[in-house]
Amino acid sequence: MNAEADATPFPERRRPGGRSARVRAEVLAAVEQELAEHGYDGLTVDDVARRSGVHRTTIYRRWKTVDALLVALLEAGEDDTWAPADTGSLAADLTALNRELHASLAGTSPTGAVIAAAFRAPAAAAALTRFWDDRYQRSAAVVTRAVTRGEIPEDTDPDRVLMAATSPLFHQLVLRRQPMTPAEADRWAADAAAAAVAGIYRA
Amino acid sequence: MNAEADATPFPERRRPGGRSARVRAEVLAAVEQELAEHGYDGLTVDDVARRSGVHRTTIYRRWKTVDALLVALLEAGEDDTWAPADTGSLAADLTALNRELHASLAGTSPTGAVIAAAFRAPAAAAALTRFWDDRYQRSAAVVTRAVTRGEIPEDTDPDRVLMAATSPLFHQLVLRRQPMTPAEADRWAADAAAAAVAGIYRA
DNA sequence: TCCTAAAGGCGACGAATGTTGCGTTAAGAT
DNA sequence: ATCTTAACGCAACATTCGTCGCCTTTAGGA
Repeated sequence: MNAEADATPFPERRRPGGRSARVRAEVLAAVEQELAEHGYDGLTVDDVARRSGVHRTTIYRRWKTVDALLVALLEAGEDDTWAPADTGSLAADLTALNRELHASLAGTSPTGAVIAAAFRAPAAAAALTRFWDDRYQRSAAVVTRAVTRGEIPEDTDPDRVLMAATSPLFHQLVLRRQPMTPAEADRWAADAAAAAVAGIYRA
Repeated sequence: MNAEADATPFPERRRPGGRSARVRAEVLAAVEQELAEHGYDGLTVDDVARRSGVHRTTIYRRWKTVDALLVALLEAGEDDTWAPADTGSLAADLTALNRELHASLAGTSPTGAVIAAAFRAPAAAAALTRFWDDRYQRSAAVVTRAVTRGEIPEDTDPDRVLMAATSPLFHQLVLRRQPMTPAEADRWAADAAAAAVAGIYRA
């Protein structure tokens, strides 16, 4: 989540210039830090204002709610160039996906805190959902490549393969909030690949 | 979630009697109704007090927070006699599990509202986690029965089978908040059973 | 350079949310 | 029947949260 570099300037021709952009960056950086330190429960507009040096009123006017702050932070961190790794085998591709996901969900990094918080704020949850949808769509390439290579049946359903590999990670790390070793994440990738090879996810 | 019948009386020998128990039942019932009507965001102590006829101060003193109200509601609804269906085949057993889970997670019933709310309140989330842990432990019988019948390999890992069947439901219905048809839930059960038969979840 | 208006800063206000002290009610014991 | 005290009701108070009116700053154009 790179809050300093704002990839999306203002669409309207208002005042994209110096102060507004600086205020925006400082506020989002403060949100990220507050989130990492105190979690979602300790995230208050007052604290963000104090840390960023921006007045409360300004934050309320520009973002309205704490939710919206999270949405902005999520959108600022989006990466339009992301693509799944291409290793040459379905199992290895899925393993790479799961390791990346595991690092995001299990880590105590700011990213992890943002993700954890987003599940508790309706608007932020919607933004995060769009993010995951995009990732899944891009990741479908992993399955179609495996089909092209002849690794798995032609009528394999990409969504089910990806879901089989990744949903246990979400379930255990996000919902049940229990730890998971990288080895376990790898195993879910391996299981999904093996099941796909066995033709279990055929349409 | 049956809030009227309180299965857990006070452990200390204080005053388990008439008024306290009645107050508790009325408050929990009010929480359940408020939750079903306005959702978690609209759940406020004041409204619960008005609906239940119990004074705000009393609620604050006995439960402290809105979170604790949810925890109490969850604990009041626990069913110690629950057991997974025993149909005679792994696929059918898993299907029964997934249908029950689907009804709980997808339904607009009070139960569904309580579950949805619990994911946004830390303490309630912990209580709900304990609930699911218990369910998974009981459900492992489904897999061990299949082993006994010779349906699947002896060294099949029950947890992985159950996780494969159920985690896609949580992922889609709770995290991504997207709809799922009962047929899709059935298919995840079928996929997990097929993979188990294929020996994919061997230790 | 000067002008305009959008954006930010400031303090005060109002509403909602919790807290506290004290009087009242009633459960359970004698 | 009477007594004791835990639990509840009540009202006033404190705090936090979000909003509003007004003034100041500054980006961007003439």
